[in-house]
Amino acid sequence: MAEQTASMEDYLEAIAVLERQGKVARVRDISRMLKVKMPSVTSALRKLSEQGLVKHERYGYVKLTPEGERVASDVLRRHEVLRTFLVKILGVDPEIAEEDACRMEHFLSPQSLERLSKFLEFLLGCPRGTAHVISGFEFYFRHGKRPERCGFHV
Amino acid sequence: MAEQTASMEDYLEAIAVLERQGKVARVRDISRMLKVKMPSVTSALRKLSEQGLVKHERYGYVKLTPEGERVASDVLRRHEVLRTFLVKILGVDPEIAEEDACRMEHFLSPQSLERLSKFLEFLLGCPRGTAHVISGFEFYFRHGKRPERCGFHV
DNA sequence: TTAGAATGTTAGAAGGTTCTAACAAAATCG
DNA sequence: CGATTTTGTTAGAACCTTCTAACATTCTAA
Repeated sequence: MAEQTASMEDYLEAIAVLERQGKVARVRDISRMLKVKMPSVTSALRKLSEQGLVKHERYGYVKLTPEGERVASDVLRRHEVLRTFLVKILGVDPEIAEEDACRMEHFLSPQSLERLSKFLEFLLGCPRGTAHVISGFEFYFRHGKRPERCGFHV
Repeated sequence: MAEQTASMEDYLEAIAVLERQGKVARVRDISRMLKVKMPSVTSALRKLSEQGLVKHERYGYVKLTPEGERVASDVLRRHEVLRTFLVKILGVDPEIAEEDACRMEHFLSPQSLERLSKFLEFLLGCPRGTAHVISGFEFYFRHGKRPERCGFHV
């Protein structure tokens, strides 16, 4: 399967998001979602069609092929892991986290993705234990020092 | 000050790294560091010169202006924070972390940068406390479960 | 000192992405 | 139905980055 550019990944991702919303993806929708003009979408769809990643009939609907769906899912996973880390661990504003995830998602290696994903699991998955880390960090970020009686500070 | 493209940030960063190594930056050095051909460097330097970010005399040396230095320092900071997070917290292989940092550094917002930076400070700055988080995660990543007697697990 | 090597530049091509302008098809609604 | 709006396409320009080929300058060492 051919490696995609950041731009092509964006188109695949947008189509996948629309499909997940139950909508049928159309040029206009993709154009709005990515904030590009319609001819840019048409042009991208032609390339993705040639690679067998989308089905697109003239003046008609757009659908991911199974292969396109696979690529899009990959991108979405990277997006979600990054966004979740930024919001839930670092406490970044959701809108900013979303934008950052949108741009960084194209450049996260498989290894870093796996580790970051496990890190989230580790920190978010154990209410009584590692949750302290997150609230501890929130305190640290706000007050510039570690909480006094948090279990980390002896 | 004009926003730079990822590519221009790379050139500024490379020059800054060379300068910090005590070397005087030359076209050949930059070209090798960024794995591009020399004409690409010459072309980039012309643009950066026009913006007043570098000084470059024909067939001569390359130097960052104070403004160029400021931009480069910004990029380097993002690079370092990302790299450190990947290596020291997530345990990503140094070479992969370096590559990921190189590519993601152009897309990290100021807010996420500040939070990530503080997060590192929080986790790396307290040997007796938060260090448990890192070793705890390492254990979790390797064995798929939390360590039994680590203070997090009740 | 001077030939050859290394370094640097220019010019122009190529690939990628996006845009505007103009045209074509489809959908909507009076 | 038929006019108007919306949607979609084509063609071609623009911008960005990188490359190759050719030429220019500088360095180096015999």
